[in-house]
Amino acid sequence: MDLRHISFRLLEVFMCVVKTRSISETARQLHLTQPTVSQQIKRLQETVNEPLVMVNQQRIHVTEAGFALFQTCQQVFGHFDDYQDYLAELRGGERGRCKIAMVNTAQYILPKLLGPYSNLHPHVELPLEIGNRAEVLARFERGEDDIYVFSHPPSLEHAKAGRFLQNPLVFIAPINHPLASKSHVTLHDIVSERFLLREPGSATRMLFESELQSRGFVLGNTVQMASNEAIRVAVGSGMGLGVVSRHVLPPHDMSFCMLDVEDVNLASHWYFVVRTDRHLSHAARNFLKFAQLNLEQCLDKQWVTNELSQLNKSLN
Amino acid sequence: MDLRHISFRLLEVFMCVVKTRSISETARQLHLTQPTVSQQIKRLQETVNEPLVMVNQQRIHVTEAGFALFQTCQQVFGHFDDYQDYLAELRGGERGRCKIAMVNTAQYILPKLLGPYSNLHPHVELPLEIGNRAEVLARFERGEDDIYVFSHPPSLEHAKAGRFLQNPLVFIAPINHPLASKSHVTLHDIVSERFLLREPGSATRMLFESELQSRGFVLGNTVQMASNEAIRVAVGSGMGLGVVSRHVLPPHDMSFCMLDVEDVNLASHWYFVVRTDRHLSHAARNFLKFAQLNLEQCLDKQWVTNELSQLNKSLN
DNA sequence: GTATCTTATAGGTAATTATCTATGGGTTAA
DNA sequence: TTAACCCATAGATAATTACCTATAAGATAC
Repeated sequence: MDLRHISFRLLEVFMCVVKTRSISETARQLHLTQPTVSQQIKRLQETVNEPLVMVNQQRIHVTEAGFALFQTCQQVFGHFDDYQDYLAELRGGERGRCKIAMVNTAQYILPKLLGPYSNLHPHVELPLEIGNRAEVLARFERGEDDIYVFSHPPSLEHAKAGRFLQNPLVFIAPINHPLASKSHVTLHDIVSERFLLREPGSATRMLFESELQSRGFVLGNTVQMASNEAIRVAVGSGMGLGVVSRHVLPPHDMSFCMLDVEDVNLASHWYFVVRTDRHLSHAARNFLKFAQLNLEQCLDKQWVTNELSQLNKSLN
Repeated sequence: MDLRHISFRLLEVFMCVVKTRSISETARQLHLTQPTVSQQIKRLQETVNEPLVMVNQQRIHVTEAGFALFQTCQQVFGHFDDYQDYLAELRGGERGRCKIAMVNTAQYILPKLLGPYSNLHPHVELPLEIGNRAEVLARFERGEDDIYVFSHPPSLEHAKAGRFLQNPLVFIAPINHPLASKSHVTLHDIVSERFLLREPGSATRMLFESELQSRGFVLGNTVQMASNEAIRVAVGSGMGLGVVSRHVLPPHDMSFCMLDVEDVNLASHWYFVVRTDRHLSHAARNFLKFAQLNLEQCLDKQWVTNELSQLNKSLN
């Protein structure tokens, strides 16, 4: 019995013959002619090399091998039906996976969206990758994830991006720092301080350094820290000043204070980025739609910059 | 997703791609060219209307829909493998059905064959039909069973028959009957007696009546009985004489006695009869082979007439 | 016994499928 | 950088398939 010579159509015809116990009736139901059905059954029997039905008195009698094949068919079609159901859920975004890679800083804000989304769609897998900018960029180049979260989005040759949240950078200082009590602080006042910064290439640092460069300043004394928490704690204990995303600061932490540097506005945005040359999973599309509709509810309204409708439109 | 455009071959190719994670490797393993495989996968994806595999860095990545389809395929092919196993058992005679229709009298002898056969092949269904000659003949005409057991086989136009056992008919009389003690009894002596007989058309009666007719005798007084047991009991209680198959007489029943009618030898044979214009189930073929080999062990050797080898040969 | 139903067979055709070869572009590793 | 390998696409062909119509033979029912 070589399955290669059996088509699903053939099995469908066979099943109908077993159900109706009639070749003519099958022909009528499937909009075929009677000889076609006769011939199909004959061919199936030849392939299986076993009689499946027998004609007795103008009445079709199903043999044992025939009935067993019928049951086999029922199971087989059942599995394909199940698969169809699965596909439907997949397409509806109810199932599947949405792989997100984000830069470190984003881990302070994204969970506020991911939590509600995940509750709404419990069957969607949501593996998260968190790394520094270089790592996430490498993943992006290799197309390893569905959605990437960047502050400064990379070259958009094969990608589309959509802003969804402001990422205000703030200067933080120890609470007992001389500048902390001064009312008018400018960039000039702080460049000579020791700065605690993330590694070169991080969006925050890039933004700050490009601001400095365009204004003709150079930092004198910098210390590289491995994480935003490290910066926060180090600033709190008086090691120097820091520039961090406002989102990484716990609301009621009193171990440091923000400096209002009058002539500097380091504002960037968070972007969802997707590659256009790769297939985007239904779950990922669904997540982006969810984000578009629920940004304001999930995140602090004052920072929301909802430009996801354009992104979503361009993905259809 | 229209299953009509999916062939088992296509799924085979797809499964190999998922297993090997390589289109070229699949081509090598299945003795195809690489473009063939590429194209097949493309077509499958178009039919399913969902990406199933994605190429990333010369490496095949299976999507969720792809993996689910792979699992579906595994189950589907599993069911067909099961079916193959079933067919193998069916063909080996280990499974299936052997429907036997027999005339009443045969039920005294056939179980001696059926019992051992059934013990040897416990998965074979053995539905038995027992009826009078007319009923079994009707079943035979309609081809409702695999094997028919007759004493006088019917017209063999679409059938083959093989003898397997003598069916000696004996005269029985009440133990106190005058003839019981006589040493030389002839047909002439008994025709005037009252005879208890099965219905006209039964093989036993036909044989007896044809013997009478050819010798020019006519029975004077007959009573029709519905079963051999009824005849036996009735004879035992003195209602008259009987003609029955020797096989229906319990060995140690002393409520009647056999008459040795010197000038009459009513001997016929039991036949297995099968139709040649119908498919004979494997189980039935297997049973006939079993019978051929085990007649002597299962039945009283003195009556066995094993002509089943010819029958079995003609069925191959 | 005729009309009507059943299934089987023969013969034909158009569509589909399963392949191939040739070729091109991108990745990896020496 | 080149050689070797990956996959995709285009275009062609031979085989197979899925149907059909016409017809015949056997069963059934009035």
